[in-house]
Amino acid sequence: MSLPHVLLGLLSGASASGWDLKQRLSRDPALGWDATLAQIYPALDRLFRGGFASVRTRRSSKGPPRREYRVTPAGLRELKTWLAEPPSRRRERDPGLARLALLEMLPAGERVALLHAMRDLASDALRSAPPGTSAARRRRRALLETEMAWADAEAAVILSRHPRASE
Amino acid sequence: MSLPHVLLGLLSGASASGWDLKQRLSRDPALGWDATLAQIYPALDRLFRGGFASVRTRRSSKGPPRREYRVTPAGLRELKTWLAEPPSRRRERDPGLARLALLEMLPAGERVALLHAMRDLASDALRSAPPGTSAARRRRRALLETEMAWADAEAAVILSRHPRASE
DNA sequence: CGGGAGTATATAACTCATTATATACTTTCC
DNA sequence: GGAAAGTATATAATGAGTTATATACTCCCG
Repeated sequence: MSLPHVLLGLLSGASASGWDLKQRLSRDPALGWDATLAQIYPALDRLFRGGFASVRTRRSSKGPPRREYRVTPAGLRELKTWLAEPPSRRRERDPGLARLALLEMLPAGERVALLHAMRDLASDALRSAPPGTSAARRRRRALLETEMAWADAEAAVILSRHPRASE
Repeated sequence: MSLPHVLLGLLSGASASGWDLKQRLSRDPALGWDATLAQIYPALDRLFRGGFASVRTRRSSKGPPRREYRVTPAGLRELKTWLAEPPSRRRERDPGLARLALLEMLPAGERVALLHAMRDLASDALRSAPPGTSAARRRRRALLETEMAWADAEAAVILSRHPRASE
């Protein structure tokens, strides 16, 4: 149940609308969370009804009226409680990796192709990753670099054992 | 919708029961997927009803009768189709990271504590990680090592700037 | 022989996430 | 003035994942 807390966190700097929050979440993957508007709007409404955020509707110069939320003192308390929780390892789910793990049963050529595709994804993500101005961003870059190095190394091993695998 | 495919993949080597599959999924995080029994049993039943797997009930020497599944030719075709799909980057969600990203607003001491906790989690996971006998396992180890190094480096930076932050 | 631990399957209730769809306001361009 | 694109909020339907609960078979220990 992280979304409401992440929203509180983003709101704690300055007030924002659901639309704004969505922009920030999807533009900075280093934030470690993302959600669709269909999740965000109800979540904001629950924060409001729970007394963790307040709302003000304001006319927008370029669209329908915006509902701008800000954190209440109760919201700030709740946020700090959440921030202080000890971390626990999540279940790591990754469809790409799941495929790779099973791919050992398929021909070398297909494994190499998948590794290249994974490498390219990591490389694209790295190119568009904001520079390392925060711990979270530096972590993301380091992990992406590791992933690229790993994919290259694995592909090289396969190719050295199956010289024709890239055809 | 990866679970059914992952199950087909695990089943493609040898027949197995839902219980067996759960053991394998939770014992090897490098598989990139996990699920609870409450997901696995209905999923296996759907695979069976879709003609992708067959079942045989067998008496067990240490419990109630086991329902052992195996992949059918149609299941194998479906599995191969899935394996050949191009990978796409998932939405990366990580409550621990999300907290860290927001923590920049809190005192240095709390940040260091969270970084230490994250480092310990990675370190524990690494200790209990099976050795790198597959590409997927090597990837997991590399990522965990990167995460440890990152957490150490970040903590060191904070401590050098706030000498009293560890109190 | 009764209870606990481990094995094994199953379903219900619930929460969380995704996809689809609807509405509406503003600016820009034709 | 009408269509398109971007901004903005909202809900319904569906799917995926978690938690809780129930049942049942075997072995072992006291």
